[in-house]
Amino acid sequence: MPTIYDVARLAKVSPSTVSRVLNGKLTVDEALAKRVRKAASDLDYRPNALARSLRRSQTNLWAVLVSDINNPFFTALVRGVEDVAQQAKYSVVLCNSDENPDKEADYIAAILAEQMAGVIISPTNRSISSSSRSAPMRQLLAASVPLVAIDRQLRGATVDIVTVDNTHAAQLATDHLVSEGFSRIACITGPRDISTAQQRLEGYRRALRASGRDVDSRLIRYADFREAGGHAAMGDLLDHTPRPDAVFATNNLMTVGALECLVDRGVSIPADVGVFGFDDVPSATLIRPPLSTITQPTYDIGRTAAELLLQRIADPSRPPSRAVLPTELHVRASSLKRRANTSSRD
Amino acid sequence: MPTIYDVARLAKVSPSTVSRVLNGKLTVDEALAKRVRKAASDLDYRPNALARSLRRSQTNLWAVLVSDINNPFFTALVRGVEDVAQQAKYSVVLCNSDENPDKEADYIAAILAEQMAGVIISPTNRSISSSSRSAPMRQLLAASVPLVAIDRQLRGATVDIVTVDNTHAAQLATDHLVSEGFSRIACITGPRDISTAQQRLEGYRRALRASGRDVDSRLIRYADFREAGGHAAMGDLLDHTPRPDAVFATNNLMTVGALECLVDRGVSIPADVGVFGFDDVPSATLIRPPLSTITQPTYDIGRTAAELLLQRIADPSRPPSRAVLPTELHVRASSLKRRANTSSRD
DNA sequence: CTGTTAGCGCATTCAT
DNA sequence: ATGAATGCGCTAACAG
Repeated sequence: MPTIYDVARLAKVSPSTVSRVLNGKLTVDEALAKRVRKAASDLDYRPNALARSLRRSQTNLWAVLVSDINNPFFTALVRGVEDVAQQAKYSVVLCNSDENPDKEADYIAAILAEQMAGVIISPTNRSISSSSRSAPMRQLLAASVPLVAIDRQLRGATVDIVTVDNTHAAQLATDHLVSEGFSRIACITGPRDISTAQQRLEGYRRALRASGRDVDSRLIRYADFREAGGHAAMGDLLDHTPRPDAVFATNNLMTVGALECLVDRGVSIPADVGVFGFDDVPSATLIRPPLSTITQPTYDIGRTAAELLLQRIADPSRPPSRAVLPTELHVRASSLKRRANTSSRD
Repeated sequence: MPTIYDVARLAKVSPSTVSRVLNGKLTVDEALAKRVRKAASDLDYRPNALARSLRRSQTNLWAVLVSDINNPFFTALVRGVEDVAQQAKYSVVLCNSDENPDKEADYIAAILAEQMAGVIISPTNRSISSSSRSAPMRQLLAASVPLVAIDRQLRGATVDIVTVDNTHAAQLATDHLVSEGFSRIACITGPRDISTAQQRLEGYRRALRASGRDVDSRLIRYADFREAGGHAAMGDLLDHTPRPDAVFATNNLMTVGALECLVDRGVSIPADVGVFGFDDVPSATLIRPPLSTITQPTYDIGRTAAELLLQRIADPSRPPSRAVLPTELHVRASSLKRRANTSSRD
């Protein structure tokens, strides 16, 4: 691989001049600049990002560290991030913590070691409360690496964040189930330590209380935000008293799992059990009955996170901001008790 | 951030000794080694990967560069790669070329600039034939960065590759449609320049020929391996003569698109049009009728690719090898003409 | 406007 | 077995 010195020699200038030209400094005579560009092109020169980064102590890589790479919600985000990043000359790489704090810690260590320029993260949220002094998340914050949280709160730190109004959205969905006349509405939510799971559960609770009902804890299950977890939780609900006549699942994968369980057991939707899901579900339009869902603006979440990251990089001292994006409620047949026979779609 | 010098000073040894200890050289006195480890821990020292990589001209990052991050086939792969990588102390980052040669080129440039230790790629295949002398793919090969292709052939170069027997699998699927008595079997395949699309189409052709039929090019569509493409292709097929009574779609997303089109138009499956898909389809078990598919061992594809990469890194001169993994044929109701009324599932 | 010099943090010679 | 010196490729002071 040719270096800046090879280019300099060929162009008969000094290495610094080459560096200036290649970094777009305007202070170089056009004749020299042209020679440098020609030489670089002739040698097929590519800057060594490692050397540059070591010198500047900063790369042009962003990491998007998500908690489940197999969840389309997270991969859909990435497009939005990429579009903004590309404009600003950053490359974005995706890392998968798999809801596993150890894997998350490993990736954060790598992000730190590689001096990446910014991080967009949906945290597992056990990292920061870890007692280990060298907890990588702690270091990430200490090193003030530009950081934006998505989807969930980062516990123990105030950072830029982009989410939706989970409580409100969940409340609307549950309101709908209530107004449809379902009386034993269950909720399958995510891990207790994840804000998203808490807030969506809280919305469910509020809706029930607002309608003058008790919240029956026997109708609540904490699962893992995955398909298998949703499946198991649904099975467990069906096996116990009171038997739910509707279920609100707080993410896409658990919704799919719950649906599979219902189908496996021959439970009719929505006649026996109404279903409302959170997030878009893959191949949603092919599922019968059509599924009622709350959807999030995934692309915009990615875009917004990237824009916040850019602002944070530009001004590290600016106060952390929170972007709350709108959700959409899509009522379809799976939650329509009273009109269960019409096969409405939107 | 503390450096190796800070650790050295605290441990009252030389920087080289610190380096040796931290890199597990056995030639250091245990007493000194202990002091060094204590000092490093006390200072919360983390090696600067940039400096190390610059020195060794090599990082411990692998890139997985896929052509569509929203295709679960590719994200499912990543798990397999990660598991192998972690064992070998590599971190893996995922990049998305989006079937766009320009984006692919940008990422390859970044991979080169960051001196990543290895690459697993599903190439867009326009990069290498690009006329530009500085085509990054060309450089990637020239720089002999350890490289493994997945899913598709890398045109113009012989590299390690892991795939399935696409031709054979497609032939089996089409054979099945033939034996079910479908007579106007269409094929929706991917871009012409992608080997996977070519091979799956070839398998379709062979099956038709083997059954003594002509291959009617009016029943073939080249789409983009995406949902929208599959949808459009299906619509186009339905709008022209001869009207197909079955369709074989050569990947998961196009299968979903085709199904959506059929549902939109009220075409009954499989009574009016039988459907056979390639790859697992998201939420497949919820789709009615159950979908016949050929499935690939995604996790193993990832694992195998990672293992080949490891071997390539260990011995750059070893001849390129090709791993061909087995597919599975799952016949379900969507392709059963003769028994269209039974709602069999497996 | 351009060239010379120095140093980012580390691993690796080479001495001892 | 350990330490001193060197340079990976680049950018940024500083001179000129």
